[in-house]
Amino acid sequence: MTENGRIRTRFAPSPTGFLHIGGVRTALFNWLYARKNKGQFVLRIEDTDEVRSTEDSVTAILDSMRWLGLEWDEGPRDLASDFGPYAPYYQMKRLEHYRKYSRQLVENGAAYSCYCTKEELDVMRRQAQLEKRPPRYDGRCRALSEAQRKRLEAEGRKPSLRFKMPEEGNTLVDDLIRGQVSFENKLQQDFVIVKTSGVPTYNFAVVIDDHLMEITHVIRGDEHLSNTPSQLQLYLALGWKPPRFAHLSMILGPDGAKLSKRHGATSVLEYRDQGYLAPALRNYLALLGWSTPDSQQLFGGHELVDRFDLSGCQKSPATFDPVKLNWMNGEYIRKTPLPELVRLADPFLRRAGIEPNGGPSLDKAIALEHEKYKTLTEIPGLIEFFYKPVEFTTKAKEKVLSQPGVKQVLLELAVDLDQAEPFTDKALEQRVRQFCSIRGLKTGQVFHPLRAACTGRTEGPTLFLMLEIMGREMVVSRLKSAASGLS
RNA sequence: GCCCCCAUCGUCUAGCGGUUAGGACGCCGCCCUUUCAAGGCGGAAAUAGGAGUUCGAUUCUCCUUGGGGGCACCA
Repeated sequence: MTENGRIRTRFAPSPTGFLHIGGVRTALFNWLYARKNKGQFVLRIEDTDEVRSTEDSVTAILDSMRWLGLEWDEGPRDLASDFGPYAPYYQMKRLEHYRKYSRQLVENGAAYSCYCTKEELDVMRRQAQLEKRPPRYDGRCRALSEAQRKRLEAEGRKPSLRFKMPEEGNTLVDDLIRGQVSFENKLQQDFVIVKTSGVPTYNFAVVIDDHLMEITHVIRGDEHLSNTPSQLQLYLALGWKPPRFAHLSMILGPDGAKLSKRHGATSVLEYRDQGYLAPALRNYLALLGWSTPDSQQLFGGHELVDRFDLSGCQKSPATFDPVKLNWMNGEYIRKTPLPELVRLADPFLRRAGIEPNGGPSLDKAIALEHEKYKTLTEIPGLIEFFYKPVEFTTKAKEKVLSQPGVKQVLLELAVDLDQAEPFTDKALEQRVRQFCSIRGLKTGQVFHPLRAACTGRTEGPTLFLMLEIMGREMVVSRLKSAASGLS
């Protein structure tokens, strides 16, 4: 906790690609924990990877976070500006801070210059692996004399800075999810804290920033657990109190490996574009590695925030299940009020080339099958027959329309329904049922051809309401046109 | 190779020494119904293996096996 007792969490992505499902799940848990505890949620961009960081990635991260509704209390506003008392929130704009503390560590003797080049280190590492030794840096530059340093620099070598790990003892990570995890110091290596370029490495920058930004709880992926002892030693050397740590289990793909690009859609924005609702994705992701004692599945409104607790976090990794996500998204769509659903569907309808000109209003059409959509992308396909010329499916043609007597039924129906007054759900049903009984036909013998003729399909919305929405003119003309195609 | 983590239905999970091992997705059956959904009801489906500790282990300990993560001048 900070001095005023506030809980502060952060999400600190590196902009080296789009924000993926695993990353955003971490963001979500930090956001939930902060909101639950009336704390603050900070967004910080860790762009110290000079070769892989891109502005497009930053934009994608900000867009993803905003779309998902994970609003941050401090952090970047856009590519050029930040807001919040600890600005800037882009690490590359914070180099002076890192410089200050790296200098301090060198002066204390806790860090030292290393003149080994990347190539030399690669050779050492390969050699070590060949000899089946652990691939650690051997600390050869630790005890360089002033003269040796001078000579290496005269060769044109630029030093990196390494942190001196203690050679004995253990570092204990006290994790909110995993409990106490112990690491042997002698197995750790003198890791680089500042690169030759003067840019800090992740392990260094993250410690400086989490401290300066008064982060109280570091909630992050499991893959960082083994970095934690290094970071803890840094806190110790700097004389700082470390934050609490909570390492979340990872998200796996269907094949059991860490979720990655090769598992299909992994970018948050892809889910948006595939018609998933932000609250549904949030709900699903929350359940990946977290649960309540009663295994509640659906969390409406603020329930997710209210019920969230780190103690409900799972230690074992979870497999991402797109099928369950689809179910949940359907649940959320069903609960979405119609006007909002129509608004959400808009870009998907445009993309599918559906315009409500001539046909019924979109909200009536969309409402008709409201309980059927699992994703927004399914909407156009389920209502397009209102707005586009009828295309008969094979099943409609073979199983329904080609049955004997259907042509006659359709023709008579066209005449009969043209007289229907009023042209509404109930009246139409009554009329068609009467039509059947007069002719001694079973309802199915009429209902099915009627649907097939008007929509081209064998399945669809409830029949008579659909006819009402379609309107007399379109219904009659489609009946005639379907009949004319039959012999 | 070394270090660390993990282990309940196919999947997400509840359980925190004594339960008919519960829920959810998916699957199967029935009902509703003009169809497809939605909804209702019901069903099949799990404690990785082996030693302990205990009157009693899904639960505690150890080992085995399996899975995952890490061992960069990437984060």
